[in-house]
Amino acid sequence: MLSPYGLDIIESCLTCKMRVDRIFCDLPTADLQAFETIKYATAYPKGAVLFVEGQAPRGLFVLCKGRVKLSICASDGKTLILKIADPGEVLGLSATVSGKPYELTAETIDPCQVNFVKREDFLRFLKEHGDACFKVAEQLSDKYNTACHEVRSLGLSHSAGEKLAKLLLEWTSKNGEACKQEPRLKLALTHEEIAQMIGTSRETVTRLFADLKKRQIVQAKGSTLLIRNKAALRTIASNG
Amino acid sequence: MLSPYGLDIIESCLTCKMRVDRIFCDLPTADLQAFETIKYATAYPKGAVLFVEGQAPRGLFVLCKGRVKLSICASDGKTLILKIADPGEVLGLSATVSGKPYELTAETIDPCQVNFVKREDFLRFLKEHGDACFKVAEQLSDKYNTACHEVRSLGLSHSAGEKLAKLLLEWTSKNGEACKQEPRLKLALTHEEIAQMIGTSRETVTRLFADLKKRQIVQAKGSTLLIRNKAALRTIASNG
DNA sequence: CTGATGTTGTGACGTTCGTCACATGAGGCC
DNA sequence: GGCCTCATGTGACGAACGTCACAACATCAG
Repeated sequence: MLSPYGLDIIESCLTCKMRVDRIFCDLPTADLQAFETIKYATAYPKGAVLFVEGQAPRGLFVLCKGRVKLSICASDGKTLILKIADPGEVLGLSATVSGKPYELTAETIDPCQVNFVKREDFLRFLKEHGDACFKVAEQLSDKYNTACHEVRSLGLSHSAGEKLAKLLLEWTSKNGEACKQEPRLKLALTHEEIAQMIGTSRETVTRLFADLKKRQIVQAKGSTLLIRNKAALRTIASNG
Repeated sequence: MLSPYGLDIIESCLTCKMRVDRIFCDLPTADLQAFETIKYATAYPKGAVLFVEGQAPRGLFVLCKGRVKLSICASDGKTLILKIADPGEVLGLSATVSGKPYELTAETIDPCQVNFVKREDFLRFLKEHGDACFKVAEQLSDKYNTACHEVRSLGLSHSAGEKLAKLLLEWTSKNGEACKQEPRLKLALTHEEIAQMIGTSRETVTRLFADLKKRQIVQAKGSTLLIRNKAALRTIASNG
């Protein structure tokens, strides 16, 4: 089997092992068979751009393997990273449904396997499969929910420290480390990228981390971060 | 006919004059007839709270008449107004679809007529009416799109002045005054509320308006605002 | 090893904006 | 009219943070 960019390609959504875990992939077999006929399995290297904000929507992308950076960007080049998408996520869905330009830019940060579906094909598919249409509504609700959280974090925080603490807590809960007393985090992003996630400058992030370390709230071990005082982090997150 | 809070109640969606203009109200007659059977026409006075962020979703609200303020609120009481919803808008849709708590708080700022639909009824309705389901997906895409714009404005602006300029330009384009050389705006909100829309303080808004007036970019006539130099406003909006 | 390149750490400085404190104004009610 | 309640205007001050400028590392190719 062809294996570009060092990926093991998942050939069919029907036999995909992750099917049960995923929101969109988990459709009734009949619907999924129809979906199979309109999807194109593709692979991208690290750094590839799936779509750019402002582009007319060509279709949607189901991320099967690898991670994708979703960002928006101002005219002066300043960038805000909204999210790092993990496998199972559907990208470009809302633009594909509404026909409006993509709201964000999607760029791979690992080698990725992606199922692409053309807009016309997808819209036809939706008309013919009511169940899938409801799944789409659920997906969109989810995305809307995430966007609201982003708005809350950006709009209601008093300081950069508060936003950083929120981000760290969010990461621990995603990694399933939330329950632990002293959760561990792999810091896969640079300070620059973290700064772009919370809308501040790189230097501020560096200084904030230095401060957290000095106060014994976190501790760095290479590229993993140990949260030593979750309570303190929560205090910072909730009142700046 | 009963007419609470000084409203002329629209009895049926089928005969509603605004039906053609509205996204959600404009369903095929058959679907709309089914919708009629599950909706409750209700009326609220100014200042009524339709739902509060964090509440489990009871159902959705179709706004027929009046305006509704949509906001999120931090634990310290700081409030961010996301949008003033106009008639035709569906409120609480994404929470109703996903079952997650309402993301926002909805409060009437005029006497309002609202069609309420219970969550269970609505979900059943969606299962049985594929067309409606697709409309819902479109609506949600739209809401997501708006949320992305909000994120952009909050996250990528350099200054409060930039955000205010963006807001004013957005208002002119909604009022259909965009084409005019010197568009007029009814300022229905206080400085305090405008501050809550752009995430800044009341005093800053006052000072920004004073500055815009001094620079002859806008001019106040009672509660209407005349934009005298749209180009200058756009410059402020795009690079702070 | 040696340069080239990218990430992190740190100091100095100025701007923006939030906050507190009042003053002024505009509208409603008696 | 007087009074009360909001909205608006304005000054002073300080904290937070962006920016610039480098230094200190790390990584990697040759």
